[in-house]
Amino acid sequence: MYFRQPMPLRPARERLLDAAERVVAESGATHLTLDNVAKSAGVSKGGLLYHFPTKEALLEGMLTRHFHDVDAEVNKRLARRGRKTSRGDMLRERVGVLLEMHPERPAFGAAMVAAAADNPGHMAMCRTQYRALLDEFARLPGGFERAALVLLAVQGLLLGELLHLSPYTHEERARLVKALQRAADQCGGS
Amino acid sequence: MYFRQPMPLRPARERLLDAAERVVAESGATHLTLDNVAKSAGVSKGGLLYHFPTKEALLEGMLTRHFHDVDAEVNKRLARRGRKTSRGDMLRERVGVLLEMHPERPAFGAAMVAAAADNPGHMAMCRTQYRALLDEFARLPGGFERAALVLLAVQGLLLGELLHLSPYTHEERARLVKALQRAADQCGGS
DNA sequence: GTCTATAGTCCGATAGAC
DNA sequence: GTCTATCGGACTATAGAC
Repeated sequence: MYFRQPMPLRPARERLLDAAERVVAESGATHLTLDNVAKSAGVSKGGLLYHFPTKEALLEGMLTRHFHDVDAEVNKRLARRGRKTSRGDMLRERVGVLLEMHPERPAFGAAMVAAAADNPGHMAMCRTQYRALLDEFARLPGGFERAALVLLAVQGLLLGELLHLSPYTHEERARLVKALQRAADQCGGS
Repeated sequence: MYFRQPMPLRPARERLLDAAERVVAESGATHLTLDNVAKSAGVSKGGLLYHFPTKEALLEGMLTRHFHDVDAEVNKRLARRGRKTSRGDMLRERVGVLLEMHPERPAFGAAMVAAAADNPGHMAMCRTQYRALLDEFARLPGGFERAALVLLAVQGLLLGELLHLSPYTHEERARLVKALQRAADQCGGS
């Protein structure tokens, strides 16, 4: 136990998924190739194919980790607050997670862009997840439209950044994030 | 003159651009290949390469036509109304064009998804265009945030549909479009 | 202006050494 | 569990007939 090698900072599988997101965010979904991912992760192609035997498996791994990470972070924030969580809390924290993760992890969300580019069939899983949230938040006092519009704007900001379409300065982005969080709160209180 | 062949319904160049958008929207940006576009347009690969000598040229053609079509449609609607056009009219009509074009032309906007997937460098042109609109609409009575949030939600709906991420029914979409058009109007009137 | 044929490159995936 | 080497196929692009 004492002289065991230090763990690699991040397991190879995670490093590969990080690299895949990075390639998509920096170079575009067309350049998500096994060679590029392996190179970007500092792993050989054979090493990649041990963890993800096909490109499909890599894409599924990206999507699965994305949704898992979002849910885990939302739940972490909800738990941290203690008390029983209302529907309004759930919307507020989720909006917060989606908007705050991107700056510190610029490739956040790249899994969906990559999946949509490679095989639209994969997006059924995303739509289902999205729909469940929508049905939940539609029951807030603000109703369906208010919640849906907030989610649409959050999605617009995120996808815009992933596609290098976003023209906002850091200051403007911060203002928009605050405005969206306020709007999310108002969905709960009317 | 009398027995001349009927014009093809649409010139080959337009058919090729239509086909390119269709491929991206239906199969994903990864499948935007010269072969697929030529096949989908009913043209040979050599025919495609006469109009667009490289894939880059095809992508630029897609982007150029997209922005031209949007501006042309906005200006057509503004002109139809006669009177001098205010900034508020411009926002309202643009939101209307972006939201109403998609249902009747499902691949509308695919040019941007394709460009972002293939070469993020192309997106500088899109950001510039976006920024110019933003600066214009920020001067509305509602201010920067109101206008930006409306544009973000519009973008979220459009990109969501292009990426097959949108879980909304036709009825729900219609409600959201109406709500967004109302919100756009309120940017002008405060 | 549109076609076929093909050159040269890059892709996903397999096989097998270590 | 990670590596190298390599196959067959798909890709972009060129050359040249019609």
